[in-house]
Parts: sequence; C-alpha cells; structure tokens
Amino acid sequence: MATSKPKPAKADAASPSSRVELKERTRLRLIEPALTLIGQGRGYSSLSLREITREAGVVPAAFYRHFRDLDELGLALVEMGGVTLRHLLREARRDGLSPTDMLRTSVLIYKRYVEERSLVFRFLAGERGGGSPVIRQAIRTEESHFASEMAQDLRALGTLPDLSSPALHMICGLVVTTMLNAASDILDLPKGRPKQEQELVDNFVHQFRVVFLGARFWRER
Amino acid sequence: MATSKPKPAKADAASPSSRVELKERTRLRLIEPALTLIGQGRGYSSLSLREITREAGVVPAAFYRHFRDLDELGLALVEMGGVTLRHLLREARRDGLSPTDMLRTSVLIYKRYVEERSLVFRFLAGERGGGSPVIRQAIRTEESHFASEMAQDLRALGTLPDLSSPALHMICGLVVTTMLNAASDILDLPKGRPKQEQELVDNFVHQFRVVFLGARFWRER
DNA sequence: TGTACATCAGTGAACGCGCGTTCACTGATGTAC
DNA sequence: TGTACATCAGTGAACGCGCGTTCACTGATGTAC
Repeated sequence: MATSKPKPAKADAASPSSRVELKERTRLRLIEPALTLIGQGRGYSSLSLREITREAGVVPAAFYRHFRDLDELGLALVEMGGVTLRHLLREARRDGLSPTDMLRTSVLIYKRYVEERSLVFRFLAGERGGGSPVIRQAIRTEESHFASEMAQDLRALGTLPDLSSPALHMICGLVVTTMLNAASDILDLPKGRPKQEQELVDNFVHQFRVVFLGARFWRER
Repeated sequence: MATSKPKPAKADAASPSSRVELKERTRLRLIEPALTLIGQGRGYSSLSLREITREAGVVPAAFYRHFRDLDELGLALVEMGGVTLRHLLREARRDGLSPTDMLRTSVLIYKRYVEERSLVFRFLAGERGGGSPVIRQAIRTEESHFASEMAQDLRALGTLPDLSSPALHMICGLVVTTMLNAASDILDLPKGRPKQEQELVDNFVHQFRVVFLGARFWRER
C-alpha cells in the first residue's frame, strides 16, 4: 500500500501553484507519511529519512529543503500535536458541558476525538515517554501549556472555585497525563470488542471522577 | 566509553564455568548494554543488534544463541521491569508505612528507587506508550499485575476499607500510571537543580494526595 | 506585454557505512562406557 | 580414572541491502527593466 513511485511533485492537483504554496504542500507531504508510519505501530525514532521521502513520492535529497534532520520533522509533529490539543479545548469550550453526566460525556467526546486523529495521538503518546530527548521535552512543554489552558477554562467556568491557581494547575496536570495515557489505551483497543471498549471507558470515567472528587475536597496547606 | 573489543567471552572472571552458567552470563551481557544504551536517551526500537553485541563484546551471530530477534530481548527487559516493580512493592510492604506524612515518604522512597534503577525505569517509561506493539502490550500486562498486587496490599493494610475490589483496582491503576509518568519526569531532572527537584516532588505528592482524597470519598454507584 | 536573468524546489547518481542474517568452523564442556 | 564421541556457545567471514548525505543539475516560478 502507498507504494507510489517518485513522480514529479508538482503533477499532483489542479495547481494553485506559487512557489511558496508548492513548497508548503511538499512539506505537508513529508509530515503526513511520517504520521502514517507511526500509525502503523512504528516508533518515530525507528523511521528513516528515505522511508519517509519514499512514501512522500519525493527524492531523498529533497528532504533537506524542508528539514535539517529527522528531529526537526519530529518537532513539526509536536507542533501539530499542540495544535490538536488546543483545538480540543476550543471545542470543549464551545460545546459547554451539559451538567448531567458531564464527565462521561466528556470522556466519550475525547475518545472520538482521539480516534479521529489517531495518528497525532499515537505520536504524542509514543514519544512523550521515550524517544529523542529534544522531542520528549517539546511534548512536555505542549502538555504543560495544555494544562494551563485547561486550568484557565475551569476557572472561567467557576468549577472548583476554592482552589488556588497552583493547585488547579497541579490537578489539570494530573488530568492531562491521565488523558494521554488513556489515549494510548484507546488506540490499542481491538476493533469490534464493545465489551472491552465499555470497560475502558468506564475505567477512564471513574478515574476522572476520583480526581475531581479529590479536587473538590482539596484544602490548601 | 565501553568500547571494548570483542574478546573471548570466557576470559571474564574466575570461572565458575559450567556451560549453563556461562550461557546465562552471556545472556545478561546482552541485556545489560541494551539497557545502558536506552539510559543514554536512545529509544529501544532504535537500537541495533550489532550495536548491542558490540557493547557486549560478542560477535553479532552469537546473539541468536540467546534471542530470536530484538523483540525477544525486549520482552526479557520487560520481564526485568516486572521483577523490579514487584521488588518495589515487597520493600514497601516490609518497611510498612509510617503514619505521619506517609505519602511524602513514599514518594521520596520511590524517587530514590527510580534513580537507583534508572535504566529499567527509562525503558518502561519509554516503551509503554510507543515502541513495538508486542512490547507495549507486555508492559501493560506488568502494570496491571502491579496494580493488582498494590490493591491486595492496600486491602491487607486496611486502607480504604469501604471500597469494592474493582474500585480499589481502578484507583491503583490511576496510581500506577501516575507513578510511571513521574518516573519519566524524575529521570529527566537536570542534576544539581534542587529547587526544580523539590517542585517535582511536591507536585507528585499533591497529585497522590488528590487521588487518595478522591478515593476516600468515593462511593459506589 | 516581452525579454533576460535570478531563484530555488526537486532530481538523480554516487559515496561509504552499518545493518541483519547465513554459514561452516572451533574448541571447551559434558557424557557414555 | 581414561578415552572416544556429542553437544553447542561463540567465531569470523561473507552476502546483499537500505541508510544519510553530497553534489552538480534542471526547469518552472519569480523579478527587474
């Protein structure tokens, strides 16, 4: 599958052309197969430059017009992951939260979100613990930003009004790591096993409930 | 460092010999450099067979006397990780828990434990999210066992006596993922930054406190 | 609008290198008698 | 205890292969006049 031979990169779509647009498009054509390969269960650090350019339908040397090396492409993937996370928060903000069974609803929304963007989440979940130190660090930074934004949102919503900002941030950190952990589990779910799926969602919901329960009773020291 | 040339494997220590012992020793000599390389910030899936045998001071072909391929060696590392986790629980059980500031004490003990066995924890933290599916699955199984044992121990200690067994297991699962997450953070701590170290420990302690607070107020549905 | 020149994304060939795996081998350990 | 044979962990050489990187190149897009 996806074994297209290197063809001229331009002969792709009804060209809106312009050198800049063309270059940007090739850049994306390099990022995409990297994600695809990760989605097939490969660790990012085991990908090769040639493999990526081959999938992209571009000559290996062309890679260097866009990235200095694989680490730099990895950072682009992290950036993409960051965008995905921010987008998730924005959606959650827009939808508001139905007060009944809010946690379960959120979990289900999150699950669908992860499944629809499985490649990015596979990358984040896979590289955030292992992988190259520079990429790991970058992912952690994104996570921290995500936790901060989440804290702001909870503040704005008046959830947990008694918590200090540091405490709120700490709790959001816990939520974020739990979320990303769950992402990994969600992606490894075997298809067509609704029972197992149900169990995982329940477990996830319960864990969140514990965390928010703890947060409600948290007292500053 | 560690660039020893391939020498005859036997000429190592005052030989207790015996074919079986000798083979076992070489097996360990293959596992060890794999861990060392991981400790240097390399993902397991980026290691090569030749690299490992080179560090082990053994010819590449010798690898096949011990493992079918790199995945099989990876599973041996997982096994080692499992042993390490079980050992941690055994120690915790033996030491009991001083009732005052129990959580903080546990966290500090855990931190030291992780630092002293940094290689194994680096491996577990690194491969449990990404890496080869078979290894990821194996680590998850170990985690689950670990959570079960922890649940049993808490039961035996009479902690959280009102929780049902499934609920207790769910909470231990949350604790375990938080622990392994923290392991990754602990290992990435820059040396000689006591302030940052202190912050991380505090954060970790607080997160645990939230979880156990939530557990105390948990009511079955 | 037309022409002459500059830019630069992508090409294709070449390089030296480390890789995983195979194979027949050696020689110490183990076993049968 | 001694001898003859079996076992098998580790050797060393060889293989074909994909790798990252370099280089001079081509030809379409962009710019100056």
